[in-house]
Amino acid sequence: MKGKGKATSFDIAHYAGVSQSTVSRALRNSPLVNEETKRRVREVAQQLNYKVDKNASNLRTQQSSTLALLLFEDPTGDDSQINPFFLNMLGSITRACAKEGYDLLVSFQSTSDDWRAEYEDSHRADGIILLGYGDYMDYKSRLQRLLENDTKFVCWGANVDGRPDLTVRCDNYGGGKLAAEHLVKINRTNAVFIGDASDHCPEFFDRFKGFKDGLSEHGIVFNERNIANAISTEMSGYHATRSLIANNVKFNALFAASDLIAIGAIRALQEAEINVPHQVSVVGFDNIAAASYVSPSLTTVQQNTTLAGQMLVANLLNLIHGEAVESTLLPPKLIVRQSSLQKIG
Amino acid sequence: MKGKGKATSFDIAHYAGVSQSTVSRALRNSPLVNEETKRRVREVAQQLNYKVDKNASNLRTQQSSTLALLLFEDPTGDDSQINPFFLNMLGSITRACAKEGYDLLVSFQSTSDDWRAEYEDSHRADGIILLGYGDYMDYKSRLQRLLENDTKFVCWGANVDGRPDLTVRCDNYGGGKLAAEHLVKINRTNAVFIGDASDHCPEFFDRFKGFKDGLSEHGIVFNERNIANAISTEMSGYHATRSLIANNVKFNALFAASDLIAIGAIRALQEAEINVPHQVSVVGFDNIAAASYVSPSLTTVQQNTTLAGQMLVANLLNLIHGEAVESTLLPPKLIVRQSSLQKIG
DNA sequence: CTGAAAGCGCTTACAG
DNA sequence: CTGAAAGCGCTTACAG
Repeated sequence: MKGKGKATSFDIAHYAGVSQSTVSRALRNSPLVNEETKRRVREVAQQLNYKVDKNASNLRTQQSSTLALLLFEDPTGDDSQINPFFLNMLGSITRACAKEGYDLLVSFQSTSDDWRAEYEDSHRADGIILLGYGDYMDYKSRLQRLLENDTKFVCWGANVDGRPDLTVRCDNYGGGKLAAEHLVKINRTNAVFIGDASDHCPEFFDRFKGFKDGLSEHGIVFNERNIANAISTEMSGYHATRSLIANNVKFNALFAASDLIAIGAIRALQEAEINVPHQVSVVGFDNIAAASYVSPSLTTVQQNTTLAGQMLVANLLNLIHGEAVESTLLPPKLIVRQSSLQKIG
Repeated sequence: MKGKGKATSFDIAHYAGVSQSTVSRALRNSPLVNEETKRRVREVAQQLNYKVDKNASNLRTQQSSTLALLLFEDPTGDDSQINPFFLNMLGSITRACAKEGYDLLVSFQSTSDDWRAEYEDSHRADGIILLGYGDYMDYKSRLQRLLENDTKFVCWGANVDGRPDLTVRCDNYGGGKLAAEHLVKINRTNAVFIGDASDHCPEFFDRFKGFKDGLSEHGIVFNERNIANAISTEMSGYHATRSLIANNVKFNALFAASDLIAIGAIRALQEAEINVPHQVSVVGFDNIAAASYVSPSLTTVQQNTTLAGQMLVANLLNLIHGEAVESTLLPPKLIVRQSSLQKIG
């Protein structure tokens, strides 16, 4: 049935009694080929377990049918603990690629590395999807370089200067507002913010700005001193909250820039015997799986990772095919759970 | 500096004043090439931002420098909620591949699909890593088929009949024993098991058997009726535990086949106002990130995903290179947290 | 140490 | 509708 090496289109041609060119056409479903011929070719191909050699066809057509996913990690992160939010994104991107008939090459890169790998990937893939966390300032210059090299890419979250069409992101500002409005509604407005409210982390900054504006629309002024810096880990959220408590800051609401931070914050509050939600209402951001597991379960602003993955892939493919791509903003959604519950009134 | 299309080895040859063959040799660091010539070639290559075309070199050498990762998912699972344990594995496999200079192609596949995709992947990659959850019985025949096709692959967890060298797994039996010994030590031996104790899920079954034997070595007989079936989700663990409570089963210890199950179990217990750990000690399996976030934090048997990823990749590469591969069993490790605490005595 | 040439397995004008 | 032929960009015997 099958020789030592893999079957080639010449083998199929031989058994089907046609030329190799016809085999190639038949398998690509060219309208030029007679239906009956196609049928015969396909049958033989299946019997010989033949599959088109991707390297050969890619070389010939000068494309790869492959997208690359580059995950930038914060170098401080533990080796095996990747932010679950990005892992979810990875899942949905993988699915979206498969649906479009593209392979997905995955690589991780520390933000401190030189950016050689991106460039290499640009030769193996038709385009790149960038998922980054960590400091945006490090990140920014590399985006610029990718642009100069005319590489096709789309970014999650981060803005590419002058090219908003290359970004897919959640409406972080709007999400921050949702959080604020929720807290206003349950009458918890003496709030603190845990996260990074600076240019170094534009996503967190937008969440913060939306939050602040959301409060101010209801006449509540956010006290800028009520910010504690944190990166997106449980540990960091824990320590930031502890320091707030240690500094004797008083508050009845806590908005965390991410769920991981919020989960760490709840731990710090509970350790200090501050009851959540009775004394402090906590709202996170992302809606990772753990948000519903922790106790009290976490009220949070959901980012739709399934849709995000689809949009990232769709936009990148449009870009590759030279079609117009628009800036994509995904709507966030408030998920109310127990960490913010309070009887109204 | 750079023309429209990408630079080829002929361009480098032109600028470096050597033949294209020499460029190829120099870039592959062949000992045949003069050091000075190498230096010059490399310099030009870098200036032109040249990278070897993978499709061409793979086609020529008849290999791909690519491994494929196939994630089998239980079709019941929610679209975007992949078991975090496997996501961690994915992370470590990606890193291990990168370290060995291999690319990683990732694909997901529902266990209910026909297995066409595996086979296709076998044409694009030098080998396949299989990560599966869901029902092993569905899974088994496909492994057999891969074997028949002489595909190079390694499996996480699942046994390949007659080829133990193709499996990398955690010592699930030993892990179950660790759980039992811990509960014996804290004097909590009236235990229930939540998970699937059947051939359909050999990993869970091994955990169960180790657990049972661990108890019996201390003269404690596990009551076989104290098993509640569950698949590896929080929901399933929750429902299984609820039914146990509803059936009025009395117990002071609970061993869950996975952390997700354990987390669901804790929720069910807390809902029924059964205190963890004071009335029931809970032990999970995996040590996913959430295990340390939930409250009480979860005592669990850790699987070393970093090592697992490395071994999976290392074994697969050995297999591809025709070297001897041994069956690999990774040692589990007990992580004691608050869900099982009890004053001894 | 270096170069000229063959060939990996396809796709696609070109010619019928 | 079909076939013969060129060529994608490499790697590697072969010859010097």
